[in-house]
Amino acid sequence: MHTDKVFKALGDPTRRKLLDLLCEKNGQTLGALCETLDMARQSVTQHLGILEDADLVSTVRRGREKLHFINPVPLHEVYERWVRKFERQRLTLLYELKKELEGE
Amino acid sequence: MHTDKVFKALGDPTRRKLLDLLCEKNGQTLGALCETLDMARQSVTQHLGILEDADLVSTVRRGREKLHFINPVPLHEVYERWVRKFERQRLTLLYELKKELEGE
DNA sequence: TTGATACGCAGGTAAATACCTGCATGTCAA
DNA sequence: TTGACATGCAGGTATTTACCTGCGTATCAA
Repeated sequence: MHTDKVFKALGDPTRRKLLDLLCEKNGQTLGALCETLDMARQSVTQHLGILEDADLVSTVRRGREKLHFINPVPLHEVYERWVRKFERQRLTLLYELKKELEGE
Repeated sequence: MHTDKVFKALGDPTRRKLLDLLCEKNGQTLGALCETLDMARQSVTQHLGILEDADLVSTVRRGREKLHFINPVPLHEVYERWVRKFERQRLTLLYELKKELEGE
């Protein structure tokens, strides 16, 4: 998988906001997404392109419009394959850290 | 919380690798982490600084050494406050996407 | 003290990133 | 067909980022 693309895509506040917007209302057009964002349309296009490239957003053309949909799968996969590894060790690591900070 | 710092920190493969290394063996020194990374020590220092700034890594000095420990809390918080929102809607979103791709 | 070790700090460069403006293309509705 | 609308494409700039080299400081062991 393209873990790197997904993480890089999530590393920008504008793009996380875009995902938030799509979470509230899935299938929005570029224009609709722009209205909230105080940024030139072309910039939003770029951000959406990066999200699409990371498979976090899928698009469908409908006439002259382009609808944007969240694809939650990569996010889930990132969580499953990457975050949970740390989760599993969470309490252990916290214990070690606490010990160390207390001078062992 | 500084969601942005956490995501930005995770947006670099070298830094994710550093977390991986610390996950395998917590409490490593800068020197030990460098050995695996084919990169100048100073570069690794910068990456570790970013991780530390995002609270993903905590450090403890021991003599002339500096030990690095994973702090899994921000990762967990990011998951709780951000990823789960999408998880909750995952099946719904997938259903909508499928419908749309099939021409509704 | 002295040499070796472990790290910190101050820059400097090349590439990536996040914006933008300007113009072109395609689609709808009258 | 024509004007308004929705988006695409080309490129340009300013900032951020990732990497480096060079040198300084602190610690340990002999």
